[in-house]
Amino acid sequence: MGRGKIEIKKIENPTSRQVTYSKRRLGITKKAMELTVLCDAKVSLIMFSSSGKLSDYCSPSTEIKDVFQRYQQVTGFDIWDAQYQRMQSTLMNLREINHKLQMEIRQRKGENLEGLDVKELRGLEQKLEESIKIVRERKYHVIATQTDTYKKKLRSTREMYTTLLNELEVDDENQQRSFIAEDLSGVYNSAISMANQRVAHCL
Amino acid sequence: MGRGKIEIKKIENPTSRQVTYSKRRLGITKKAMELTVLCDAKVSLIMFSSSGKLSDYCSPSTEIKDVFQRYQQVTGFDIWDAQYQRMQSTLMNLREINHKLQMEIRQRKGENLEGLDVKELRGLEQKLEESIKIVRERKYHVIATQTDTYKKKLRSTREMYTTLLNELEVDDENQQRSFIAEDLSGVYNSAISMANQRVAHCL
DNA sequence: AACTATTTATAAGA
DNA sequence: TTCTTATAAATAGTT
Repeated sequence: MGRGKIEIKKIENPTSRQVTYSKRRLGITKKAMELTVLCDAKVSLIMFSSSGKLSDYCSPSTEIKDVFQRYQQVTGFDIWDAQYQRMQSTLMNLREINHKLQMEIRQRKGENLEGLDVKELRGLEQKLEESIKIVRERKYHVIATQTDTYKKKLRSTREMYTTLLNELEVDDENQQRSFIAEDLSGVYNSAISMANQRVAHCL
Repeated sequence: MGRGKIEIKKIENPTSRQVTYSKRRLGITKKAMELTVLCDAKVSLIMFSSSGKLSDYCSPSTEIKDVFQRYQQVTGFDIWDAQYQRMQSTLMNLREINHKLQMEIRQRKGENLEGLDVKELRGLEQKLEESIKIVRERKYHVIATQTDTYKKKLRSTREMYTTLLNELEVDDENQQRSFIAEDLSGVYNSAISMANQRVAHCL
């Protein structure tokens, strides 16, 4: 359909190949549209020129995506098989691991013990005893550290108090200073009582 | 291009629509092939008739799959976006759950206690104490059940033994029977000793 | 991008 | 569906 008949083989001249591509690309796209409208069909047309440029047509109210989905359904061929299966197996794996963790936690909580025999129960008991031992040790360590901190604070408060008392004795003439000293005495006593309470509470 | 000019709108007569679809389907496929050969292009053409029948053409040495891949690369549009993202988020979710479970189990094992203060440590200790209490109760329950079972077995063995002895007394003339009785006596004694050992071991 | 001679596709009919 | 054929449409080569 042109000035002369042409043989259907690759056009070697790149320029005329490109020109022909442009013309025929429009032609085929028009055909696709006509097919869509006339025959109420769904058409997806994707073209890459020899230079790699993409052109596409897809029936209105349809997306290439839908066409692909449907194509896969009909052909039974899953493009993403490999990728999909890899993810799927990762998911399954994680689920399994989570399940095992859940079971372990439940056992450690004392739930779900029905299936265990005496030997297993003793094993679990021992594991829990070990854990509790570690937690207790840690607790005592933290308490000791805290107590140390309180002792240091107390010491420094007492030193401050003593210093101030000395200053007052040496330089006892101002009523206002005496007033401050009484005030500090109160602070010191309440600090000691608080610290004692705290330590008692922890043990 | 035919006996008469036609308007490009849906052909209402289903039969002629189908006929036109057949003809034009071949026509467009031929065009696609020509485009492929003449212009060294990659073409993918997928058509669904109004009745849902699939036809497709794809350039030789190419697969629809490759065209899809490339289409995605060029458009930057992921066909499987929704599906993929759903899986991705499920995966993330599972990983998070996994992490939390790991943390919980580590704490219950007595690992990773650095971040906890005294109050939290006491809480953990109490939880572990509760768990160990439940495990112990369960253990005693199982032991009690087992002991019961052993007692029943022993009782039934003893009854059997007694019955056999009586039979022997009433009917004592056969040396072979006496031999069997001695044998059973041994079985009975060893059963008692095994049961005692087992109970002792469990407590 | 246009033009147009010619080929090709296809609508209608069988 | 397939064949035929008149005619519309597409396009090769040219400008």
